[in-house]
Amino acid sequence: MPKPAPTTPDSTLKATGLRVTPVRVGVLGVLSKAAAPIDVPAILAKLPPGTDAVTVYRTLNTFTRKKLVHRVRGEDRSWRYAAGGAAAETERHAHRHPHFVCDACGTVECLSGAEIPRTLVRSLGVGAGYGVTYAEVVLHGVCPRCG
Amino acid sequence: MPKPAPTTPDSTLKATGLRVTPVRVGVLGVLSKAAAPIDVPAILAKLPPGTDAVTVYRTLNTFTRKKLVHRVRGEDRSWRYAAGGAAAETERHAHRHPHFVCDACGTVECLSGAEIPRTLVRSLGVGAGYGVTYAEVVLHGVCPRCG
DNA sequence: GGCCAAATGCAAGTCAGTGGCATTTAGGAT
DNA sequence: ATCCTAAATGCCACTGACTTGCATTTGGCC
Repeated sequence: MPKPAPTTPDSTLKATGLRVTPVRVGVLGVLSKAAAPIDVPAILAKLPPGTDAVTVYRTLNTFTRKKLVHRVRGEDRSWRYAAGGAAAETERHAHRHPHFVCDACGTVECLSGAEIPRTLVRSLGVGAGYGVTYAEVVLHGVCPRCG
Repeated sequence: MPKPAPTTPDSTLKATGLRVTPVRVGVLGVLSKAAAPIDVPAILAKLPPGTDAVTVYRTLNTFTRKKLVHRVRGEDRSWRYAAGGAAAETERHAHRHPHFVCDACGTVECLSGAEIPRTLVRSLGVGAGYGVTYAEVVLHGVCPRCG
């Protein structure tokens, strides 16, 4: 039988036409294992000590441009990154999904299961001349841990 | 006949129990005249020269806490403020409304006319234990000027 | 192995926003 | 009208996220 489509950081990078370097492999690995979107300090903490923050910032910018990852903001002023942009493993996962922000502890979660209703943009009645690319939906509230 | 309910910065501040100071009156005035959410540098530019930025930051934090204004983020890393939080002139306007961000020029607009469907949060099927306070909806795209 | 654009690492800079503290002031009490 | 005090201001320095410049290293192709 054919290979079961491993989808390693390595293969993802090659498929996107990016060079395979330690930092890139590391960042992709961290993000694919993370349960929720995390910020740069958190990513850095899971990478080998001594990893340069600037390189990680540049790596994440590259990934975002290439749509290997997507980013969200919580209430604070930093970006949180999560694996799975448009070029994610399964094309089915390639849509924008809603997020949940806990305003108590600041954590952000992807509501990957949910889909933003296609009717939403329509129902808001945006004026003519506006070209809507996508809708961003962030639910604010309190998570079970802070409940 | 009775006074036609002027709703000046002065009256708004008094009604909220805040002291009436030049900076506060100025900030409220600027925001109430602004057509779209603007950031601190833009607010500062419309205030008398020499106005202290720190004071404006603190003023905006106070206003946000008291819900005299609301704030949104565009693609950049700064907050944009707009008049009209929960304690706005008309109570009818007191809901959270969707926003539009032009990813080309960075401007943000309030879609004040539109209402976020009450069914939205429900339809996303948030897990038990999550207490949703409100939903944030931001449409991304290109505005008529950049179209 | 050798080449070279791409990626990295380090220093330094930018920019939004905050904290500390002495001074001023709004506005109720007198 | 004057006094008093907590609240607000102004100024300084600071934090933290992110960027820019540049010299050095390296992935990947020949």
